[in-house]
Amino acid sequence: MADVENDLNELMVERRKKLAALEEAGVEAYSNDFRRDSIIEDLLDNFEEGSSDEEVFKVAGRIMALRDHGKSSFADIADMSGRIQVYVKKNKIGEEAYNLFTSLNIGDHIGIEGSLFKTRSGEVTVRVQDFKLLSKSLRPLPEKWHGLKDVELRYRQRYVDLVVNPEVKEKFILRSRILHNIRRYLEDNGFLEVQTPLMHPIAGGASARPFITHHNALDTDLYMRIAPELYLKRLLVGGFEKVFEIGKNMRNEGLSTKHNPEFTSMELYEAYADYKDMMTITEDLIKDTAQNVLGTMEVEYDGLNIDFSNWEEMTMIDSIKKYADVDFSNVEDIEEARSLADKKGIDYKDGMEVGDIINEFFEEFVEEKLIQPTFITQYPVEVSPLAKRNPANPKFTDRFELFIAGNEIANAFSELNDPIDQKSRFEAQTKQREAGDDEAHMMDEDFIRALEYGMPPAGGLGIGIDRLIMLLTNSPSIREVIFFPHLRPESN
RNA sequence: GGGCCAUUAGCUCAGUCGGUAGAGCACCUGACUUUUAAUCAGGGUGUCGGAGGUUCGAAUCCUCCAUGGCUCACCA
Repeated sequence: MADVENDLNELMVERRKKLAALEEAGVEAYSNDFRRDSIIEDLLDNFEEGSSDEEVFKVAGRIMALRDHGKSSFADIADMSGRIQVYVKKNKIGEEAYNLFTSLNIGDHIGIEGSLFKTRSGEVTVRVQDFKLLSKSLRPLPEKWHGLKDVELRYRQRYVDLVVNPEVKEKFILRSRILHNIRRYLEDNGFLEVQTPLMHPIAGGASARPFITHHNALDTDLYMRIAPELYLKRLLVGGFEKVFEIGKNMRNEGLSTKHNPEFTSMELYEAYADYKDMMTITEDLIKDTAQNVLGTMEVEYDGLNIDFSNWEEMTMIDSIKKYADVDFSNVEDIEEARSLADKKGIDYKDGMEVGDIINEFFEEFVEEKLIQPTFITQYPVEVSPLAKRNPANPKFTDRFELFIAGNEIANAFSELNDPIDQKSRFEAQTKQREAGDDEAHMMDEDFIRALEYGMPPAGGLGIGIDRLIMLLTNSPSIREVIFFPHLRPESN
């Protein structure tokens, strides 16, 4: 951080002078003995014409505007619930208190005691009988009607963004409501919320590069979790049949409008269920959340109209047929797949199998076209190391991903519970790792051991919570739905 | 990591052809007892992101660097 003393501009010097003057006058600038009995929203909602001066309320908040009229003054104060005007008269509160009031700045927190009335223009206003400075602000807030626009400042100093840009606060309140609704929905449906480790001796459950940290006492490196999947499945082994976890995952990858190094996911597992059941839950959960939180099944996202009442389903092979006009349904050997890739200008690496190339086609030609909610099913086994094979076609898995507005929102499958198959999948991944793919899975012996004890057949589902919230709040950047998105460290 | 763009007062932004740095808000002083983007009179508070260079002279032109945005690559 820059040296604070060198950072002082004239406005800040001015406020420090005021603070010193307050101390001189024996006024505590950061007192904490004021207790409110009302919040602003209630005052506004419950105002009745003809309120008398005897009905006195105590509210507190931050000064957002000041209008000094000489022997009387108006101010707007804001608390979490809203914003209200207050009116101070010199001959009502006395000269000394009045002078203190007019020396306040925008940004200061005050507590106010007073009665309600309506001004000529009809605004419900607190007639101040007494007030108290609760916190002196030493930095000026941004401009009152343009707010704070500079995106870098908005993210680095989110506290300021939240003070001056009401729509930002609204968005984060929506985020909380969405999360609350998801929890409520899952609990109503018999799922138990659990918490599993964030620090893993082996990073698993996803294809991603992990962050590495170190435990001093044990002198061991640990990985920050990239997914909770393998721990939640251990709980299935242990007899927890319907569980979910909402929490952070950390992946050591690039940043973008759709990627933050730490992000929130919801994963759930249900014993004696399969990917089809997960599809039902996914659709129902998202519909329920849209309806309960937004009150509508139709949202606008980045200029697109998304309709949650209309869901499509298609296999990956069919989607490639539709959008790339390439038919992989009878492609068996790698040479044939490569020649199709060459024809369409798709790059592939040496170690890639047929399924990897099919996946490349999907990502290149299909993903961005999937605007309305669409389940893509039957993923190649090569790109699905934790999913159960489709009984009729073992090169593919009973898996789906949900795409909306071209973004992957959810990923689910019938969980692989055959320990022998799981072990060989890990071995295939290990081979890729050794070949230089540092995002391939690591061998997790303990997870295999758990499967060997017997895991019930199950369906598992992961939802990218930040991505879902982006969609439901019309936020084209993930940074708009994360309070403190990752940025390069501030330097002098 | 590549390409494009941006960076000027605390904030939001102007700044012409290279010729002494501007506005609104905020802030300070004064006037004003129902204003509300209060109003009126006065006050400019600056390392023009940083470092070099070209030039008699650089916010402006050139190079490098920093940070951010968009985008591509990467990444589920």
